Amino acid sequence: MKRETLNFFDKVYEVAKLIPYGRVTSYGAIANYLGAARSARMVGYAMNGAGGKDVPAHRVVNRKGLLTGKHHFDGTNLMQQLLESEGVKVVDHQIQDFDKVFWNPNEIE
DNA sequence: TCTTTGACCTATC
DNA sequence: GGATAGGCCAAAG
Repeated sequence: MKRETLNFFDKVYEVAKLIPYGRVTSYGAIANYLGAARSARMVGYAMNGAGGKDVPAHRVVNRKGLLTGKHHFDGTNLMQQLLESEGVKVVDHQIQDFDKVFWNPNEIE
């Protein structure tokens, strides 16, 4: 640990924290922003350590808008309720109007 | 140091 | 158009 590798995780955490309220993003988008478009899996993997951090992992979903990582949260519909609480419509662990609530990290400038 | 796994994505059948 | 298989990169064991 304690290497530049943490930079990757840290970047993921930063981007995840930069996600505005009522807005969601995808692992691939973050990976692409980090320059590791093919490492989208690592983005989600990084979220493994985001559990104890203030990283809103519930705002990060896969490209289909499906809450695949909800299984890693509380183990129930906690992730879904969090999104709904932010105004994001979620049905059956799937985000509705994903194209509207989708937030691209590249738009931050 | 090598191997396995992993909250994915893309291409192909 | 839907389902299956493979690949990519990085971290943990």
